[in-house]
Amino acid sequence: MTAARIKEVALKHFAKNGYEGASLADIAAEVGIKKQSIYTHFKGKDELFLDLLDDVFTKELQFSVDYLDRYKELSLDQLLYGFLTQYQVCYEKDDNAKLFLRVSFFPPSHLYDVIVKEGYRYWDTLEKMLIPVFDQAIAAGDISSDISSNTATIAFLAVLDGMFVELLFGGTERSLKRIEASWFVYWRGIKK
Amino acid sequence: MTAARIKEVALKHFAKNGYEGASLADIAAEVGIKKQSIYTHFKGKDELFLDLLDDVFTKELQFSVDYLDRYKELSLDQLLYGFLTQYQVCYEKDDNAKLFLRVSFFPPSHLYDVIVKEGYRYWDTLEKMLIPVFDQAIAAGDISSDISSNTATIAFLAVLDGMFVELLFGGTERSLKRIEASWFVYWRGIKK
DNA sequence: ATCATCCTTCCGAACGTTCGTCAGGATGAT
DNA sequence: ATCATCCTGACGAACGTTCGGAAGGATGAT
Repeated sequence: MTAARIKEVALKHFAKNGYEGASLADIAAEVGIKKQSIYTHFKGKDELFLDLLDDVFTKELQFSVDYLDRYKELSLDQLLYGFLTQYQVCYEKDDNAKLFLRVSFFPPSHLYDVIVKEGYRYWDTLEKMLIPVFDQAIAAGDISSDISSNTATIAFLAVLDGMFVELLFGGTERSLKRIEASWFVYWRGIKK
Repeated sequence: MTAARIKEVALKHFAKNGYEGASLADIAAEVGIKKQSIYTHFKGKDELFLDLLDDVFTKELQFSVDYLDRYKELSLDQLLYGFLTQYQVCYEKDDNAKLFLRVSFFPPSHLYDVIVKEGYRYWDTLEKMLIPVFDQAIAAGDISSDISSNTATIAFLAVLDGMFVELLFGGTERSLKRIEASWFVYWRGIKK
């Protein structure tokens, strides 16, 4: 299917150069067709981009849902630390995550509303999934009574973002150091 | 001075739309001149952009240097927490910080090398300034012996990045909540 | 088996617009 | 007279987009 191939290449280009920086001609060239042929499969640049974006957000959310579901019987520290490292391994230099972040932070102006809405959906879902995890840990007496599930969740998402940033900016080795340090301090900060 | 006015407007446009998304015509229009007149003051788009970028990085670094110097006699927790909140207040919706982050994470391809080098300069300087602060606190017995100054610094910069991200993405009220939660956990994580 | 028909896919050519850029001239202050 | 500044005008290149048609496969009737 050519449409799938176009999206595959477009993901790469949008991730690397952003919406404005990516050109249909370049994308088509890498696919091996002319740019006009893209219009056989998509109404235009916007539709290609938004279609792609839907996949990106879905995949990104699916990763978290799957992980938290698969390892829900682990202890809290193993679950959370594993979450960080899994994300780091999976999305190292991954175009999906790169476009996800790029678009979340710096959406193209004329698509701002659509994108921000999808972004909030992602973070809110993630937050709603994490809070019960912490509630359970609090009930089990694993984390300090000074810490609410809300505080623990928000701070954890901040750790996650910090990892993302270093993953994008500094690369693998720097982000590994950051995960190590952040997690060490974070866990020491919430544990009993 | 028109050159200054051009840079002022250009900062806004580059921050909002990125390098590729910002057009000289739009910038000139807002300044109140024709786009060709920009060439009286700058050799081209790249020179304007890089000239601007130098200011941005310098200003960004200067803020940190100034703050840490001015409040160096504060206790560690007051110093660090103040650093976070000061940054948040100063750079809320600030185009300087927005462009700083945008360009650091997603530099235009053809200027990648120049920008990444400046980025590392910033983070390394900040790191080098923070480590002695933590060393001093360790010597004074303010933070746990389980925590090295290196770990504390890296984790703190992660907290800072997490704040940046939420500031850009979620706005003021969300970033305030995040600062509160992150700081609470962070400080509990490193203190004696 | 042949033929007409339809649909999908792709491309050549061109559209109008915007991009960054360059040359040359008008204006006004020093 | 010189200089800086901003202008008009125009440039080639790239952008996203549209249209008409060529190729090929599948379908169904004859």
